[in-house]
Amino acid sequence: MLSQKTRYAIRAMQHLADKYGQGPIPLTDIAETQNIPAKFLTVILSELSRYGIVASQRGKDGGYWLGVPPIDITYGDLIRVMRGSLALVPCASRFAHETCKNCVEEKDCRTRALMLQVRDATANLLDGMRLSDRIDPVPAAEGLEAVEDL
Amino acid sequence: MLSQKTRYAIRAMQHLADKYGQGPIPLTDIAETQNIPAKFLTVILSELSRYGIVASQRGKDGGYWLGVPPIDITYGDLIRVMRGSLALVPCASRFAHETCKNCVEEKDCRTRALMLQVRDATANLLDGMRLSDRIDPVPAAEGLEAVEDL
DNA sequence: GTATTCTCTATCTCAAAAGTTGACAATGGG
DNA sequence: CCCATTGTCAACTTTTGAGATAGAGAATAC
Repeated sequence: MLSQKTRYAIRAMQHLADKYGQGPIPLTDIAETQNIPAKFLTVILSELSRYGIVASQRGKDGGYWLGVPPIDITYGDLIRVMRGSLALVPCASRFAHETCKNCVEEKDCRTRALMLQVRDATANLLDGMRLSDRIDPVPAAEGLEAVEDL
Repeated sequence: MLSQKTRYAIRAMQHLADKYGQGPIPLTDIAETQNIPAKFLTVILSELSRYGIVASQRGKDGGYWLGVPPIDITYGDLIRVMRGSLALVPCASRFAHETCKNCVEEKDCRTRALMLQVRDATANLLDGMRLSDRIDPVPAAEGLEAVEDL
């Protein structure tokens, strides 16, 4: 699962992408329309601006905007920045590899072999989706099937 | 990321799959070879046996074995049982759908639309991989590239 | 009956996630 | 120059859930 912070970051960035080229967007504007605790959002936006994908200006009429055109920011980038990795296990991360604790030898680990495949499939998708993409929300009904017994 | 518990469950099930048809496997056998804290493993195996995918017998020569042939257990099943969902956000789960906290209306949420696609891709992969599959571990070197700057 | 092995509920510990506080710095307008 | 506005940053608190353990109990084999 993505952390709440990562989800906030994604929505904030989508908001900034929607308003790209419209000058600085104040934090409270993002916080209110995106339903994100304002103070917490400052932490998130500061983090993103340290990576250069968000720019900011202080003072009157200040605010935030994308430091990079929306077409150059993929959802894969965003998740990696916030979470460090797209992988489901630390040892299957391409850019933030770590050995898993209490595991078997990595060279013998079948779980890892599987999770590398999952990571690649996920990365293929997310690295092809950009903040500039027009995305049609899916009606809420979809995804509401009954719980399967297994 | 998968929880440690889910990873333990996967390795334990692989272990049982390897020894399928060889009678009850004692917990300590699994715990030792798979490097899983024994007491914690009891919790995991009890949970799995409540779902029927693991069977057990108490007393001398007791132990655990797969309640279902390894070809009938997919990795997707396993992860759903342990974690409830393959999705990256609660609202994108097919079998354990929940609305996300502090989010926008689900029908307007673009993040959800994306994550539904990711869930489907992940499910396609994991539901096609079975405990009976022969899986070749990937040498540890792969996945050790330098960290990208973004 | 005794050693073995699983069962179950309760509990503990601890790190990370989520969120807040408050002092500070830049900017623009009067 | 002063003041309102808006971002910056480090420290801190709170909450949550994961991970792990404890311990009494029940089945089974010998």
